[in-house]
Amino acid sequence: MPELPEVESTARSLRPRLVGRRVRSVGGVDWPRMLPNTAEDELRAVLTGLAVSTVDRRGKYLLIGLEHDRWLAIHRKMSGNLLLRPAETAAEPHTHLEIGLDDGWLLRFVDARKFGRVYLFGSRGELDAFIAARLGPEPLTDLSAASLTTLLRGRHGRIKSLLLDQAFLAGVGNVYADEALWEARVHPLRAADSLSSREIARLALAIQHVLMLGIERRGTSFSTYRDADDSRGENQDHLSVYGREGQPCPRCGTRIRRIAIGMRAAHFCPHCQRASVRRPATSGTASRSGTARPGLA
DNA sequence: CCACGATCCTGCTAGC
DNA sequence: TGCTAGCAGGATCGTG
Repeated sequence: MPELPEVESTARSLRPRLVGRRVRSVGGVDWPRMLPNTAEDELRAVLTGLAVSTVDRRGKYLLIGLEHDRWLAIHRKMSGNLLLRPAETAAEPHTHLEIGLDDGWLLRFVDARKFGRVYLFGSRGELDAFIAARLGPEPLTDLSAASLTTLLRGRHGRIKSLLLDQAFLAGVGNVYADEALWEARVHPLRAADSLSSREIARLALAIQHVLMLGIERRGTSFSTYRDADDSRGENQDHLSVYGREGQPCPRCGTRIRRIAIGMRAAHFCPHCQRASVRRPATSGTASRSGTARPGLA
């Protein structure tokens, strides 16, 4: 999916186009499960006639605030896109929601894989409770070596898996986790609480750095990700390890390796990112440390 | 509380 | 060329 930089880019491009616009119509819902806490009828009844007051982001959620303290929280998950289109434009395949605006444009939610979700909240308080229940701190504003040290304390799991846990830290996904670990020279299988203070400091900075670069480049676009105006980002042309298995590490030239961690792929440089310590073996025998499993493909 | 595997969906592609 | 197994940027839930 879109990770923090992609959602931030979308929020920035939508903000000037949405704020001040009034909702004229709501429709096109063909997949009820995408509205976990509401339904098309309620969405229409609540939103129609309201003007958009804010467009923001928290973690990977896009937040749209409207008059009367109504809020939409949109998560695109793996394949969702938010597109702004003239109302007369034919709906693209996999359109699951259309919000018509008073300037003749439509905000469309298009999502081939149907993992994306749209939530409706009746107050900022409800939204905040929802967010608080599932998201950790914002990496760009609330992360430092000190706070990361505290967060990692007592966490025995793999650092890569922890970075993907949104309750631990909001907004980092598979691409930026791999990129940050590479920049910080930390092996993805390292036990989170085994990092030295020096490594923690590097990692905190690296997370912020790769996310900021991602935003500057308006996101990483692979096959499906598009911005609201259908444009692609350019960060995919600047990745150091993600998706670069077998290609040289930009820092030392060693071939990038790809392994499986849980059900996700992890890319790293075996020279720059040393495995060293691994977690204490779980009960069984199964996985050994260092020499990781064969990898996915 | 914590760590981890299974699961939800469809499209694309590598490999046979 | 045609089929299909496997993989995709996410997060939740159940289990141990």
